[in-house]
Amino acid sequence: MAIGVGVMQPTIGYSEFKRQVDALRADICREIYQQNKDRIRVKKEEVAVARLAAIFDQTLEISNRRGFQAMSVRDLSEHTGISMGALYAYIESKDKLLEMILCMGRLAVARVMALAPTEPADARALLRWLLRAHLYLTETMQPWFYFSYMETKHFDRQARERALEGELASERYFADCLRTGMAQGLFQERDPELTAALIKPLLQDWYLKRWKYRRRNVGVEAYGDALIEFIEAALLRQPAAPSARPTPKPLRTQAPP
Amino acid sequence: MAIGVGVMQPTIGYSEFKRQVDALRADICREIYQQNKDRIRVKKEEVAVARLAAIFDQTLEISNRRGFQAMSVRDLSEHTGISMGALYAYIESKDKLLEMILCMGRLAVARVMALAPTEPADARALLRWLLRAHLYLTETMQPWFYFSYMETKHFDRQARERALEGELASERYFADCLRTGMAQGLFQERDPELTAALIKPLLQDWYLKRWKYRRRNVGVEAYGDALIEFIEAALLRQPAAPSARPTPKPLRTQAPP
DNA sequence: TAGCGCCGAGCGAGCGCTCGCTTTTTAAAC
DNA sequence: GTTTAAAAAGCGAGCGCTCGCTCGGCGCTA
Repeated sequence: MAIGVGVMQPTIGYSEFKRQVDALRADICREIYQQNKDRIRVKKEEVAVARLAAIFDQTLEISNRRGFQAMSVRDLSEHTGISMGALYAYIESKDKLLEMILCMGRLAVARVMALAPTEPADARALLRWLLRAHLYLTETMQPWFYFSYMETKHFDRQARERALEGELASERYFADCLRTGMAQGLFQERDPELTAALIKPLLQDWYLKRWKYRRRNVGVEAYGDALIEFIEAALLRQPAAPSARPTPKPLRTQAPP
Repeated sequence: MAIGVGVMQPTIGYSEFKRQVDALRADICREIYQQNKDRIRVKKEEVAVARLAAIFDQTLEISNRRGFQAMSVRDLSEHTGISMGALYAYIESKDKLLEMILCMGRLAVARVMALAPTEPADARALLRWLLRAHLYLTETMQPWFYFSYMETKHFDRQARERALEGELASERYFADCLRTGMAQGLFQERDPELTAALIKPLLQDWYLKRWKYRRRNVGVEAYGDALIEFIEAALLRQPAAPSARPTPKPLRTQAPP
């Protein structure tokens, strides 16, 4: 269950982060399969898990281009190469498919957030860890986060409440961190909830409008740098702070095509 | 065409702003009617304009709850009280309805942005005007902006490109303002495009997650205050700046229910 | 040959949209 | 002011189609 190398370092690079999360994903698909074993008619675990993963991937792919409602099960069948009949041996219904996909993402988020530093040295370091962890997680699982954001209104009541709870929970992480920082005299005094509510959309923009940043050749680490600099400038008492990462890079990390 | 009272003041209150934009909306619906006169089978302008407005409102209402695709024309018929047959005397097709609604919003945005101060005293005042104008406009027309954001992926190519162009154009306003401010020595030196790209989601959050702020009793003016304070803290060279509005208010402007 | 997994034509429901008909409005004739 | 016929606007059952989903038969492996 654990990622393997103990508590994640705040200054960890993205590629290392991605490697670890990718390892998690197979486990999570297997867990989903175990959880729904009674609904899935395919008995061989290896085949079932692999096909489930493909179904999830393709669903996210199609839905994020045209919307989940607009995706017909026939579309999904063609894109996965699994016939209509066989598909329904894995998913039971389109609604249940949605549910499984949401569950997959929630499991991943929970796994990663469990790695948060338990004994924070100071609020600033924790804030940086939170920002990078959120950003990197949403980068590795961008299709899921985009999907979860854009399709919320189509969820049933329970799923909608869970999504809402997730949003508020992640704001609470930031609000708590801000309160600590204010108590430590590091951050300016501001309404911590409202300030946390301002930080959230800055993180979400990364997975909602990736095309915008890709077009400008801004990668995830560069975006993280800019974000941390911007937020710390707004929060810190002393404005002139050292750079957010050990080896500061220019804003455009990738060469233009 | 013009709003009537000349150039809008940067420190204008929301209620005054709303009054002016509401006056615009009737004109805009009339313009849409004139534009599509050949497609609309109803001759009496008064009736047609009023019903078109109702159709647009209900479409936004239903779509923002369940999605435009998921809204059936029968739903719309029931909610507007207009029969299926009569409805198609106004809208020609569901796709054309979408097109008319998008056109309505674009016209409104163009009208309001045309009011931007043409001779900006300094970049800071302009920035404040831009922030408040965006915020207040998206507040008065929240359903349209929410719709436009969430349904973009369902648009045809032309409409998608227009939406994208709108997004980039509004970022350009901010980037230009930031460049001016840096040249004036008011703002810290930063990549103006990337910084503008960070400002945009802060404005969008207001119309995308209104429930979050309503639940916390944060009104649009209070959000504007917090936003301006946060952004100026991040941008200005001198951190200790006077308040953003002539009469600063506490963050929670409305009494809890 | 038993059974697991796969297949795709076909089902009822609901979609966007139409069209023959009714109701309401308008305005000229008295 | 009343009558009346043409014009305008409204109506909703029904059309063709696609949707989510099923089910009886098929092939492959053990």
